[in-house]
Amino acid sequence: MTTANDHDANHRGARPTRAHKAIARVLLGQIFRGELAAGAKLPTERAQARAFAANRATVREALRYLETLELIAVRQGDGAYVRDFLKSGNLQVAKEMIEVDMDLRREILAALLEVRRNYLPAVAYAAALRRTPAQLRQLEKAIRRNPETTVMARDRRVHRIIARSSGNVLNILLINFFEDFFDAFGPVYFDNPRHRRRSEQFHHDIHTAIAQQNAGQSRDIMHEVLLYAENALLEGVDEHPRGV
Amino acid sequence: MTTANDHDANHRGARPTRAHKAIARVLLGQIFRGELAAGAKLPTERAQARAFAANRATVREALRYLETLELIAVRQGDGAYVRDFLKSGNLQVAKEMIEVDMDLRREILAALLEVRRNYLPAVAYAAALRRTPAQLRQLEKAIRRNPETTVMARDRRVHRIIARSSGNVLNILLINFFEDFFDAFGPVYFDNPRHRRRSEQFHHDIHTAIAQQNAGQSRDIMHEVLLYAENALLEGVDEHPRGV
DNA sequence: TGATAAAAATTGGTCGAACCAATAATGCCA
DNA sequence: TGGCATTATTGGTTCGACCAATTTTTATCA
Repeated sequence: MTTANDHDANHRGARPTRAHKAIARVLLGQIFRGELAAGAKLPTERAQARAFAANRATVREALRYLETLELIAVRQGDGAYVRDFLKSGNLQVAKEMIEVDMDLRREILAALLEVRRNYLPAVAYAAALRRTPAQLRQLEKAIRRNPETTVMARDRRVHRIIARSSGNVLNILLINFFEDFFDAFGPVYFDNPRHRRRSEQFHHDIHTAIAQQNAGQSRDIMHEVLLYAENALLEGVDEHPRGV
Repeated sequence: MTTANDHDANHRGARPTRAHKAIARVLLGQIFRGELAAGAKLPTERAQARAFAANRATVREALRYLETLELIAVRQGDGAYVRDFLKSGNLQVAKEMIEVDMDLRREILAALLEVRRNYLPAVAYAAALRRTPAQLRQLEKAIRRNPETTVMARDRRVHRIIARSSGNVLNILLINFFEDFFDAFGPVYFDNPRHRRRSEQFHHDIHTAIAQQNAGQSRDIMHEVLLYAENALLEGVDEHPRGV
């Protein structure tokens, strides 16, 4: 795809994304910025192929993606319509929002951290009650100081094991979602030795609580560390408004 | 697409889905059942096109979908590999699990209800603190008894307004996710007049608490009704194990 | 005139074959 | 044996055509 819309792909390293991905990005931007309002009808696939100087099959792959995000509704013989993404979009769109519009970066990060703080304590609570002996051993192993692994890697693993221990599949899928952001924002946080120490403290404490199956304490420990990280990260992002 | 794999599309009304959707469904089933284990390499697109008696472009649209769910990783020049969906899958896969394997229906419903119960109270808490006067008026209007609307429709709207009032975009997107299940399981619940009354009670109570900006009470009211609905629904599903 | 049905135009869905681009496998040479 | 150019494999994209559902237009008749 070589088109006049290339300037829309102004994101990060901006490796020459696959064409269908690039097209999707342009459409996402138009939707998020309201240029394509809810209810609006997209141009025909043929017209879009012309506009993007791409093949119809390529355009279709992009549309398929928007459809998966539940941002558009496609009807054979009719056309594709923009949906109200605040009424139908799925979680994945939050990720796209950040990629497409860096200005939303801080807002979404703040929203994400709040969700984490509100939710993960309940997961820790359930994990303390339901964890199996095997899962406890996994946790022990995961928090062990080890020159081979970084604190960040261990932290990631701890959260995952806790989610698994909660015995709820959705918790695991939710963690997957969080981890995508973790990759982007984690390094900022774990660069600071003070935060690394705080994490190791957390690992120790939550392990103890889960070992004793002390659900209330697990919940509180989780809540505390998330609150700490939330404050730290929001300050950190303000200092580096454009990230790494 | 006319293929020997048609029997894999043994779900619900089984309307002759679009071909790429049907292919995706087959692959999803193989992944969920472990026939395609994590790390396994999918056949080449050309081979799959042959196997499904479909065109390669059609297969590609299916693969694009699995890629969006983060269930496979595709590399040009190499191939497509199955990822561990418990480590990478996004929330959307929960929906697919239900569609593909009805046996998971109850398990996922239970997981979903637990997430709701653990999470929405915090949303109600934030909503009570942050709601604007306009949002309060919307809530008032939404809970008004009205022969034109069903209790279920009103309930849906109440939850959405609360999520919006919380001032967190992710809460809204999370509600979108819940609502997809709402369509499937809501009718079972709201068929019961007792449950309908319970909902109207909830609407009244939560409105009062949010009007007074009593966050703690909002949280508790929300928690109570979710607990009630959770028990009711899990019983209801056991009675109608295959749904409507 | 107006409702209704048939026909045409529009648009997404699928197909086939070809070529480009990135990766992996092969084999040659130093 | 190790490194590197060559070849084969595989996903990415393109072109052009036809199928299928929907909408719009036209024709028809009561």
